[in-house]
Amino acid sequence: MKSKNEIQQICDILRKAYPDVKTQLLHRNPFELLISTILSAQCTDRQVNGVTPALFRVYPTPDALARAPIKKIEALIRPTGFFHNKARNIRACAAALVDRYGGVVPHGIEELVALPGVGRKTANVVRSAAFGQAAVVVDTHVKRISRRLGLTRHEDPVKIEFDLMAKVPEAEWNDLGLRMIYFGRETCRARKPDCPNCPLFDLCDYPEKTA
DNA sequence: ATCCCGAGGG
DNA sequence: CCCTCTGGAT
Repeated sequence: MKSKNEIQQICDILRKAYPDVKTQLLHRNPFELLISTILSAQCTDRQVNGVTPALFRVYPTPDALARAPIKKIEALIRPTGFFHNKARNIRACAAALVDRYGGVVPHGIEELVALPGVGRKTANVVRSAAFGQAAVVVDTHVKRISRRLGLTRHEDPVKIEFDLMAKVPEAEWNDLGLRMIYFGRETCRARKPDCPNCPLFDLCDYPEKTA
């Protein structure tokens, strides 16, 4: 396991590598961030960024999206994959925003997770990136990295989330998950981790790491 | 040809 | 727990 000092070093190195992860997201309004986060499941940023400008031009508000024909939504988001599920989910999500919250994205984890298409990962991205709340985002990148680094032994994402909150200083929570996601895509990849170029190599417990 | 890996549903 | 949904990367 990791000492307090090692954990702080990990946070510092990740901050240096990904200084502005959140500012890229903060300029978006919460509705757009929520919908684009739902769309980002299982696909690259490029795929999502390719469809969201047109999507939000045509359907700029929860009310507009809630009334959209499902086929129109599907046509707009097709390149992101799983487009049947995602189209149904984002429309139902928009409708729930209108019905339950007057078209305003709620701040609470319980309210967010209760929205169609929104799980804990998406909810925590919105909480941390749109509302600046202290939340640790845990997706499979974070899970994999946390286990490789030796920050947790858990497998369950919720246990990992609480484990990280217990070990990492609260000031770091908000950016940690987002930074790990970028780090996980570029360096600490699932299939072929780029250990030779990894800034965390010396702090990592991953047994199969390659020099 | 197989893996990626979020959310919902069985 | 298990499976399914899609396009892209490898």
